[in-house]
Amino acid sequence: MSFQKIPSLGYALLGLLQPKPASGYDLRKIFASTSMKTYSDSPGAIYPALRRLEEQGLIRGAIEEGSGLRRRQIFRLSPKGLTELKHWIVRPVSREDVARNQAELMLRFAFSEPVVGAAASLQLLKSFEAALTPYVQALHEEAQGLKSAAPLSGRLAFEAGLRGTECLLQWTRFAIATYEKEK
Amino acid sequence: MSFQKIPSLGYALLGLLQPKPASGYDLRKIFASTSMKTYSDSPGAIYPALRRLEEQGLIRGAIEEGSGLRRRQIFRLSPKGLTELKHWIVRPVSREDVARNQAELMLRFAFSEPVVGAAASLQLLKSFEAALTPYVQALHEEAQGLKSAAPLSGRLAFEAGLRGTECLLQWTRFAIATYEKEK
DNA sequence: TATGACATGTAATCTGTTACATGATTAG
DNA sequence: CTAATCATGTAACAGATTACATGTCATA
Repeated sequence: MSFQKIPSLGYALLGLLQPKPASGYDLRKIFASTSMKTYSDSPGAIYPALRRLEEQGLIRGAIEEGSGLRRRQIFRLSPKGLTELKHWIVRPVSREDVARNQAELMLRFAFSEPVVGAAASLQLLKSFEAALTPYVQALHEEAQGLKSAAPLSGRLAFEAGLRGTECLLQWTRFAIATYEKEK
Repeated sequence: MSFQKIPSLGYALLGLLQPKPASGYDLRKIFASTSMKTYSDSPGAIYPALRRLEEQGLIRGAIEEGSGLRRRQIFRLSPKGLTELKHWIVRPVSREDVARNQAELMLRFAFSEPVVGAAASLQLLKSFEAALTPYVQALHEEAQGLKSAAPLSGRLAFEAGLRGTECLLQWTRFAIATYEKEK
């Protein structure tokens, strides 16, 4: 099943449509106004992405009737789309993801609770921690090798990356503690 | 001049070639092995990008003679390329950049010192601080509006973004202090 | 009646991903 | 002799950006 590759934007759309159906325009406004600014709010990205999701049967659009406004197509998640969203969220967390796709990992977690439940959200956090811990270690070691060779601005930039990752690890532990207190 | 738009990868290549000429393969290894993993090490990205830069006159390739190895093309930055790199580094820091292109900003800073000098590196850090301060403020306000409406995982994910940005601001201040101590 | 917000879309172009292809040299 | 590493590339395809095009409705 589902050999289709869905880009990050596609999952962002599925995740946003899960709690509440919305039109393309609604979704654009979310990307434009909230802090999901990493995604493009351009119509040339969103409308074609919605059409692709519809072709794959993951969402369904219905033209809104009644109101005098211009036709407005409201998209809602299909059962198949919900399944796909679940699979994406609980996908194993690779070391690659932690190094390259932190934003996507965070998006998976953000959507997780209503879709897969609090227990699975906690599991996801624990796999973040498991992947981040050795990664921070590796960055520390890389920093040793870099010492004094590179210009100061280069070393500081590396330090920024390291601090950011350590910060993320701390957040992960905080989030785990928060979820464990809930129970 | 220079109406050409150069993607992030192009600048990464220019920045790496500035201190030391290198072949496409050398550059791929840098992307694959060091923590510049945000960039692709795939030949299908790097070789065409190098060719484009060469067509724009920003780098020049020369086939290595002598050694018995297969031909190896060594690229070096041209004067025009150095100018372009300088312009990119000292470009004004917009609020957009801080929200969307943090990685690119950090790359600009990483390359800055040898290219535009320590004083300009410090200036760049100060414009990071100037842009980040109101952005952190805005995120805090957005967090208020979000409170208790969204699921816990969503709120925690937002918190991760906020913490990350605060962490970056702290680093910026630390880096400014480091540069000011140097003088 | 003119402006701006609502609402949707398309076309050209560029870039990156993936997968494949080639060939030389070195180590076992 | 064979595998691995060095080294460079191409071709098909998918997706994003940019810019443009279109049309409705409310309000000033």
